[in-house]
Amino acid sequence: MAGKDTKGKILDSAEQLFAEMGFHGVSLRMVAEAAGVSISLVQYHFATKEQLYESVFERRIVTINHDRLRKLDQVEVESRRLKQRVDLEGVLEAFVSPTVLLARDKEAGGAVYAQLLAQLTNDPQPHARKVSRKYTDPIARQTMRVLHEALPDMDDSVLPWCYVFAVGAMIASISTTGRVGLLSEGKCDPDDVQKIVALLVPFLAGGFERVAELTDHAGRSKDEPAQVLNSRGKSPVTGGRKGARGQDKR
Amino acid sequence: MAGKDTKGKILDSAEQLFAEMGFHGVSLRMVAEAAGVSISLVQYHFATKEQLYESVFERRIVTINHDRLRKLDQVEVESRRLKQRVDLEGVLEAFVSPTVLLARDKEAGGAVYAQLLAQLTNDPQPHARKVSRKYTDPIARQTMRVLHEALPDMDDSVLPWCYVFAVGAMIASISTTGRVGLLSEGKCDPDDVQKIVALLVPFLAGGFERVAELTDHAGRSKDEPAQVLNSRGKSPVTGGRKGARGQDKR
DNA sequence: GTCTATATTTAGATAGAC
DNA sequence: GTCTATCTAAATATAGAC
Repeated sequence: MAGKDTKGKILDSAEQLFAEMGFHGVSLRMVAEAAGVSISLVQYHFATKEQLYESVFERRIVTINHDRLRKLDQVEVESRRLKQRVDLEGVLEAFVSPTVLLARDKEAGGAVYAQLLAQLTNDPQPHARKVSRKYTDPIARQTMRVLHEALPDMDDSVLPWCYVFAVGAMIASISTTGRVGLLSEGKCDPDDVQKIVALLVPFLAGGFERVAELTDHAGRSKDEPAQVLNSRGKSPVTGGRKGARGQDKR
Repeated sequence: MAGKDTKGKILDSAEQLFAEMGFHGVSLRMVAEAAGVSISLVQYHFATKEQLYESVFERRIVTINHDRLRKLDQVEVESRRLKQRVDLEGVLEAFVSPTVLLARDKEAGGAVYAQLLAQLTNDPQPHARKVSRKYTDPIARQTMRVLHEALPDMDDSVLPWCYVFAVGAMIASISTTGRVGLLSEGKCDPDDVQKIVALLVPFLAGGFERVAELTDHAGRSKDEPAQVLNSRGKSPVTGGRKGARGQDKR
């Protein structure tokens, strides 16, 4: 009967420790001690360290992925109802807000999960790539599909890059390094989720639209990508840029 | 005389291994074996694992930081010469291109360094925060200072957030997870640095400018931030948004 | 399900020879 | 500067008692 939520306690401890120190930084001993059980019990329930790591993700990700898919659906339904193109900020809000809001939900253990996710995103190791492919790639594909509906002229070779930029920005916004507080000398509160969402959504929208402006050309053949995107010896950005709006007084 | 570049060989091996497996994933034994020396020699030269980790960064970062500062200076000098506001895309290009270009410079070991940097960025552990504070914070402050010259009306509590978004996007663009290739089904080449820069710079510029449009209001008192940025119960983004350009045909 | 005990490997660090 | 040898602690994993 004590076995009721022993697995849950082990997962809690493991999640906390993996988030703080990464996969290799954590030993099963630490997990066992933090959970108040023996090492062998951890191995009894999860067999290996890798499987424990994966289980930690699985528990949280089902909820958050459900949230994200539901919000994405709403955006699509709304656009059909209004017979309008899918709203870019709507998609981006559906993309960022479930994760960002959870990331600072202390009760739900969100801060800890956020840090796990932050590690996962840029980690090339097999244990991390495996989890990423299994749990985050399906959402990524769905999100990109809806983004394509919001920006139908954006090229297939451009949208994935923008998506990657967006994921990177979102992850950075919820990472618990405390850097934004340090760099802003206290003027930015890393825990103000409403502000994060309120800045991140327009930031990303502005980014997507600017790139779309650069690469879409009404009537241009799909087979003839804009020259600015081809690799050349010289940086394609410094020469002949379009959006140098910062120069003139707005 | 054999001691000539033994330190260099050790650093090369350590860099490679730290990039692949992270700080805790690497043992001094692995480093020693990869470098073809004994463990004690590694400890003779670098004393502790943490110091070795720091030395790995130090070697690369002096060059790249010099590059970045020089480019930032150029942007400022150019703006004074033209008696114009600092160019936003110029700052962003100075911000991203040294890192992105190095990140795919195989001869200079850039790919490896890029992965190290990607880990560092979102890692809350002491060994990582220490390196970040020591080597990347000074550049961050300088970059933000010049960004402020490009966007003088952007609030002090907003610009650091946008900077963090930008760092996250850049790091994601050079991370060696291969995800962009996977998600684009081969349509995006993770090694096409020219394209990365050509997309990332306008993406970030569009983001900064969109946020600036939202938060700057000519003549508005600095003490009275725009309401959209205050925390409220409801998402401040979904209601009353400004930039829903995706809706109407452009 | 949960534990103790233990086997085996590997970790970071030091001492001292050359 | 570079090595071998060795120390002590800690890792994962297994066997078997309760």
